[in-house]
Amino acid sequence: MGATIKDVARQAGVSTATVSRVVNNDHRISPATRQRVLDAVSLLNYKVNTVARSLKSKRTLSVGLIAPEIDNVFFMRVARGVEDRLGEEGYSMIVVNARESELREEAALELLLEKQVDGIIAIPSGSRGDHLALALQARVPLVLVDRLVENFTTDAVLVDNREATYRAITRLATGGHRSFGFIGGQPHIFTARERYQGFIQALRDQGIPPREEHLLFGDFHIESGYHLMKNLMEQPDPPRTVMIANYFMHIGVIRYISFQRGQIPPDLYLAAFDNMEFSAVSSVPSLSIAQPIDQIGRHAAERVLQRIQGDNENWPCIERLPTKEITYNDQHHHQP
Amino acid sequence: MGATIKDVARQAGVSTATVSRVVNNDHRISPATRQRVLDAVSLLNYKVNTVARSLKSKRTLSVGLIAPEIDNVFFMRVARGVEDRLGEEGYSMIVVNARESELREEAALELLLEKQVDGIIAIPSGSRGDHLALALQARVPLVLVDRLVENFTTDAVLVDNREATYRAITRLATGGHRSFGFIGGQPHIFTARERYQGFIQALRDQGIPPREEHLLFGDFHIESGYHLMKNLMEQPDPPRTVMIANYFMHIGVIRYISFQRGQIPPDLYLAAFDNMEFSAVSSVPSLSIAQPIDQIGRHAAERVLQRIQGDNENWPCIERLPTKEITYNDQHHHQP
DNA sequence: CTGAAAGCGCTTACAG
DNA sequence: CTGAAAGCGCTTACAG
Repeated sequence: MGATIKDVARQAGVSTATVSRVVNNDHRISPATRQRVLDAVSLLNYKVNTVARSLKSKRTLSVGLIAPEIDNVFFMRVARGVEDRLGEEGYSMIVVNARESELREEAALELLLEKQVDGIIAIPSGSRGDHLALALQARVPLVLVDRLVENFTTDAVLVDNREATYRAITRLATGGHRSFGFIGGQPHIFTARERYQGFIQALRDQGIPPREEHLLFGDFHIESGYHLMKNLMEQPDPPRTVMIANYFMHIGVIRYISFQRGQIPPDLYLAAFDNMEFSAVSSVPSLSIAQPIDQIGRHAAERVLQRIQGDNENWPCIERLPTKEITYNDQHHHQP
Repeated sequence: MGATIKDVARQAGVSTATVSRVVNNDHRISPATRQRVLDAVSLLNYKVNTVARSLKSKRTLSVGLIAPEIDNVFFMRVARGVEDRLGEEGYSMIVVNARESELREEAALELLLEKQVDGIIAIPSGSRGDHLALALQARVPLVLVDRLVENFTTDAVLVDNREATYRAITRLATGGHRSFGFIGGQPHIFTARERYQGFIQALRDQGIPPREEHLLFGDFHIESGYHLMKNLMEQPDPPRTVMIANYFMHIGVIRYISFQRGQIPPDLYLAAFDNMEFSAVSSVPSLSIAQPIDQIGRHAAERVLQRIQGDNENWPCIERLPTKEITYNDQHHHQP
């Protein structure tokens, strides 16, 4: 079906080398020849076969993106930033879902390496990274996003979860908040751990003793947020300020509040990691720690492109992007 | 760096043909030879180069996915379904963001064709489809998702927006609802049009005259939902039942309600297209029309795989998947 | 400025 | 059961 470079060469009465040069914008080609080739190209509706090109050139202009979940706001914003930046340089993005499994993550890595991707960006599924070394062995640059892993180091782009949480809690404490609860994730998850550490440290430094029964840990999903909030609010002396360590648990909390309106302390205040569409919806005053998600994606792409270019300066580079605190205190402020 | 089939052949003392056969699980290979090859493979850590393989075999085992927006829950769920099903058959997915532009959509299509993808799945960005014919000309199967386009027909997987809306509104009307408002999208968008038609037709058939000032149209984004709901609710005689034509406008509506609680008619009822994480949050009783989004993605993948297999039976096949109505009336029911 | 030719790493019909 | 060889569609040093 598709015309090949040979067909174009025949049609234009030149060699395939010449056609290749025209297609690749080689300068030293006479205008006349160039035009004849171009005519043949459009006559035959020729499109370059990048598979053949890649075999020769050893570059596929494609980058793999591995994530623990792909139907997830955080992930898709990262993906968007990645695709944006890659697209600007003519690269495309192959997305693989590791479904929270290190095993599948490894399989994904192998698949991508067989596909000869020029680079890989991964949001790690687990806390270990031994298997990720595969990429580097194959000399394919690998950039981590959102989480760091044990036993393996490479470039990474993320935020300082600990510091961001620390700052937010400190700010609230100095602003008069004294009774804190925490709805967190499992400690084997990197971000869950960092956020908890920041929280606890802030309380310590502010001289506020954490109360055991106010520190609850779930699984970063909606239901978990709902139930832990229920647990907190049904205690005889519930915390007045609740820090929620991720967006999905935050949704669960908002859900709980929207149903229990009557039984909620009137001075309840929420602080939550991540700022998404729904962070503004809660009718309870709140503070969100916003990650620059698009930027995380773009920076990761930038980094992988740099390494693909062969620039290995200051590898491994762990880049921590700044977060922002967004407050929803006055209802008239967050009308769109 | 990477060992090639030649290296393996040399190491094992066989021809490259034999190595290829072992790697591809050709049956007629003696166990002894097979073992020697396998040993060489693992010794050299050999991985097949699929670029070379594809050049020979004319198949890349990859499918392109083009969408008007990739940081969007609906899209990502489709993508998830697609990736799931493709993965089962050893195919991978290249994602391209058309950013709501037909021009970029066409560029994306060309890019994917140059990459020699075996098939393409697209959520169209615009209402016209002339440029999509490119794929079919190149004999690459193309499956549409969510929307149909003008001037171009091919396989598609979507829901019956008109019918689903019609049924929901009819059900509410026969249940006693009499005062309907509508928050819709622009009529040039396929889904916006179908949903509006279903709504109007249902009112007609129920003998409820639609009131002009209760029919508002926005742009399918959050802010738009907020403002149109504000407009409706500030009218002297606001509608008691509001149908919202997409999820993002629904979020805007929920936001408005959560801030204006006092000024909302106590008998307000919402009906909305799509059922997502937040559909359950509203404290107003509501009905969601749920699309089987994962299934849409899986079916689209299934269809494109079928066409890749060369099975062209009953092309073009427009598959309309069933929707479900989900009601959130009793607060105790939607506790997770 | 242009072409002949080698070669990228595989697969596969053909022959034995 | 195994190998020699052609060829997939390009690019690119080399020569002119």
